[in-house]
Parts: sequence; C-alpha cells; structure tokens
Amino acid sequence: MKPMSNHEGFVLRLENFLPYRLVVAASLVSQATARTYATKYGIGIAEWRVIAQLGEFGTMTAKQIGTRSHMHKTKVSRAVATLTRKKMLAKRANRDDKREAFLSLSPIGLEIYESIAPAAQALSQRMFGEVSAEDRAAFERVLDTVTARAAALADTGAELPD
Amino acid sequence: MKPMSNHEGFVLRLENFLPYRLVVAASLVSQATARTYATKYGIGIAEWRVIAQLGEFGTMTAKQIGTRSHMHKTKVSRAVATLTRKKMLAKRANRDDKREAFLSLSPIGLEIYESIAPAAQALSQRMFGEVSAEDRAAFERVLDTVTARAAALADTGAELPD
DNA sequence: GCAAAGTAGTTACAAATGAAACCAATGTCA
DNA sequence: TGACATTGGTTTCATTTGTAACTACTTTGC
Repeated sequence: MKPMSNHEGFVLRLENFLPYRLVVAASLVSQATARTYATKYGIGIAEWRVIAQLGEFGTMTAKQIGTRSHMHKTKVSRAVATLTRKKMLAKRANRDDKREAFLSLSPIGLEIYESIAPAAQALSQRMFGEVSAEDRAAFERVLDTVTARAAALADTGAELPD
Repeated sequence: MKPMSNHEGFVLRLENFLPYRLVVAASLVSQATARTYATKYGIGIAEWRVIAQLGEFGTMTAKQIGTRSHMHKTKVSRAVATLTRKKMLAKRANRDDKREAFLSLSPIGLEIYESIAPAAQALSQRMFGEVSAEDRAAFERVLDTVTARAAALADTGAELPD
C-alpha cells in the first residue's frame, strides 16, 4: 500500500515496520488465547502462566515464576493469591528462608493443567500449523535475538502487560 | 532446560511454545519502545501509533485509525483527545457524514512525527539489525499468517477442538 | 553482635484499560 | 415518511495494571 502522506520528510511505513507488526501479532494471539482460556476454563492469562510454569517445573518460588515468565511480581502475587483461593496451588514454607515459599500445583491445579495444556498446544497448532519447518526455525531464531536485544534495551526496570 | 515436573501426563514446554515466546518478545519490544518515546518525547504508545498512522497516510477518520492499527476504539478516542489537547492534530468535519471527522497532523504534530519516526527506525535497527535477510523474510511470512489466523480466532471466538 | 542494606512478597493508590451504555447522525425498508 | 437498526465516536464504570511504599526476613560489613 502506498503512503498518502502530504508531507515531504521521512515516512515510516508501519506495514513494513517489524516492531509494530510483532506487537500487533502478539496482541491478537494473546487475545485469542485469553478468550479461550477464560471462556472454557474460567481462568485468566496470568493465572494460566503461573500454572504452566508449575506444570512444567514442579516447584518454584513466586520470584522464580516471575523471572522465568517475565511477569511483574505484583501480577504473580495476585495470580498466586487467586489460584490459592481456588485451591489450585499448594504452598509450602521454606524453612531456610521464611520470606519465600515453595509453590506447586495441587491435585485440582494439576487436573486443570492436564486439561488446558493440550488445548493450548492445539490452539498453537491452529495458529502456526501451516508454517513450514524452515520458516518456523527462522522465526524462532529471530524471536531469540530480538528478545535478547529488546530485553537489554528495556533493561532499566519496568515490566510486562500481556 | 529439562522439565522437573513431578507428574506423569502431558507437559507443555513453554520455552518451545511459540505463542508464549511471541508474546514475551513483543512485550519486551513494546516496553523498550514505550520507554524511549515516553522519556525522550513525552508521548504514550497509543498516541504515537495515532501519529504514525496519520504521518503515513495523511488524513484518516478515527475509525480507520482503529482498524488499521488494531486499537480499541476507546483507546483511539482518548489518544485523539490528548493529541488534540496538545495541538498535534487537526480535525476537519466531514460534511457528508457529520458523525465522523477527518484527522490529520498539525504542523506541531508533523514536527513530532518527523523527529520520532527516524528514532523508531533506529531503534528497530538495533533490535532487528543483526537478523539476516532470509530470516527476516521468513519472520515476516510467519507474522503474516499468524496475524491472520489469530485475528480470525480472536474475533469469531472460535472454540477449541476437544 | 548489630546496624545498614538488600530481598521475597503484599498492599495502597493512581493510571490505563475495555465492556457496555450512550448520543448524534445515517441507512434501511415498509 | 417514519419507525427501527446501524454506525462513528464519547463517556461511564468496574477491572486490571504498575509504581511505590511497606512488612518481614536475610545478608553484609564492621
């Protein structure tokens, strides 16, 4: 599409601008998944991400969950609180450091995990399914370098929405 | 990294899970850019996106801006309001349809655009600069298909296969 | 041992957000 | 024409979010 700008200077073509396209794509993906998790499983994105971490790694502190998932610590704290209220999490005190606690999935939480994880996989398949193996590999490479670069640039502090 | 889960069923490896990686990458990119725009130009992401659209296309209605940029209409409305307050936008009534108005950049808005656009380009270069042309092309292809798929899933509210 | 500095996690508060109600103008169709 | 649906855009309201302040605990340096 040709830009119709009425000025002479620098013109940024958003439709070719990768940061913009990346953010738009991610926000659509995020919406689609959020909707599915919410309507079919009554669970928010932050909660799901906590469950997913614990489902994969078994036992973690809130801090570790936050670091691994790039979630703000207040978001983790709140997600953990609601999941605890819903009896999906088990919290075990750490005797060697009473500030933190070891979190893991309760039987109910595990049940949820075991039902959502394949559904998430299927949803991913629907979004990325028709991508060739080569393109997929390239895509992953680019995601890696960009993630590293952007993390370095964003470094001085702030955190993620979804 | 090896999963340490203590259960036997399905395990989703988030570090290989594309939707997740996409969202994380985008959110880091978004943060990095937001920070730059905010601190260096005193402008928010939504406002910048409105400016960017108008800088590229000259004149648009709020509806068109929303559609092209995938922004919620209230977000567009608010961004337009603050930009108008800052005298960065010119609003011209549409005589043929009094509900909408034609928006474009004022001289001040254009000045901002001309100063941010190259900075955005430079920032993008820093994030995607070391990506090869082939990988970049593949990346764009994948973004396109995923954007289309996710958009379809997001607004139909399609269900998951069971 | 102890004060100062740092860390895990929670909470208070203010800003950003989206769903839904709303307003004014336009389109539709009998 | 005139009722009714629709659309562009704004506003209201409840929720979500992040920043900063805070609590409780731990580490460091002396």
